[in-house]
Amino acid sequence: HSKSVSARSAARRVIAHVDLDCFYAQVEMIRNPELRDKPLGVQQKSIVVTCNYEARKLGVKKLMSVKDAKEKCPQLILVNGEDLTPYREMSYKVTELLGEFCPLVERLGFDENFVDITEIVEKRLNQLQQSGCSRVCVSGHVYNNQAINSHDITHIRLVIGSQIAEEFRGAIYARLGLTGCAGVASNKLLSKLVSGTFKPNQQTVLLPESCQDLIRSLDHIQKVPGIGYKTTKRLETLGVRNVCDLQAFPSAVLEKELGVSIAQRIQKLSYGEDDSPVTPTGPPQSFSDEDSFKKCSSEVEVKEKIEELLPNLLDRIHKDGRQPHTVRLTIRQFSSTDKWFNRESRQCPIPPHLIQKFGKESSNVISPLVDILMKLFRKMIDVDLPFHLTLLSVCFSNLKDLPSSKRGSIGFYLKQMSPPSGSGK
DNA sequence: TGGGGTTAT
DNA sequence: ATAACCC
Repeated sequence: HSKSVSARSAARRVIAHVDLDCFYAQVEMIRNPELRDKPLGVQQKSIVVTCNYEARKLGVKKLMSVKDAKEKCPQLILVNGEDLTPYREMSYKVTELLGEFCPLVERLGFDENFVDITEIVEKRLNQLQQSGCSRVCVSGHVYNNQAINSHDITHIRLVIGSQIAEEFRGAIYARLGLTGCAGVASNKLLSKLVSGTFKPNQQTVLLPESCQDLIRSLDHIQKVPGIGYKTTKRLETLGVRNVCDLQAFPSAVLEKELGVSIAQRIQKLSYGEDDSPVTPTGPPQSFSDEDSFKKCSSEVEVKEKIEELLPNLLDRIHKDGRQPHTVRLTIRQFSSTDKWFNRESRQCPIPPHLIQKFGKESSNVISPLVDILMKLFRKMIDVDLPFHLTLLSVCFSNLKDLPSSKRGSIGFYLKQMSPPSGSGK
């Protein structure tokens, strides 16, 4: 069945990218509808991480400092968004909803999902052909306002994709009350780029003839998803500033500078080519909780911070139903220059006798875990010397399903219903 | 400059 | 364990 798709149509895919509008702010407006028509920002520490469109009209931007935001917009209402629980829960509801349409759903952060809708499109195309219907209407915008050629099967498939994307957005709004954008194109890269072209609560389909216009419209290479900060810096050294520069740059030189793998991948990206599959995300690979602060400089404080982080984490793990087999402690040490990026971590296996206790309620797994984490801490920091931390993070990973023989009741039916994390089906 | 996540080396 | 990427 799926064989006929790839054989007949040269494996051309239809990919939808769904991107919720200012996600944290939307969740907060649902939690407290009084905030709905007021300028609202979500604050973490001294940063407004995102804000609603009322606030944006008044000049507030994402990742603005609270100080600047209040100056720009004194009426700005701020809610604290340091506990991600409500966002994480809503985020998984969106992914699960998309999963009802199609099994190939890949999460990107909390507010974006890729969906490979090739098969759904193919099914509808067959239905259309059998019913002898030759008219199909696009939903939403067409990038560049390009005309649709109704004799071009590639156009028709993307147009059907736009209708499916409309249904996605409709379902997300009807069932969860969230608005968002969508982009439809022939691969993940292009679907993501095109989803942002009309911005709140709209959608756009990209036809192949406009691909070069889209990718070349990016004024800087760091706007290409997959080309990050480091690669951009190295490319700038080579005189590569925009997408056209990268397209034209000699492959051999690029490969020597960045390695064959990265060079070939990013040069393909510069042409809008991306053959990476939509990989179903499934349940999370790790659970972590972190806190940043101005200063933490004694062992006692470290222990207190860790004890604050653990209960929330253990609760999430318990609800997930799987057992972690690895624990990791991450720290960030103060450094005046380069505040970003100097993180170190140590990890270790969780002793089997502790793993057993994870599923059970009211068993004291906390104190032995604190002991393990403090040992990891001492592997990084000589506690006899002065130290100055600005972040602590605890991460549980290497999650394994418990054997079905002794699966507790909780994990069982959370998985049937709506796990915040379980792929379930 | 948050509080998360993922994959590659 | 770290480095890179994503939000």
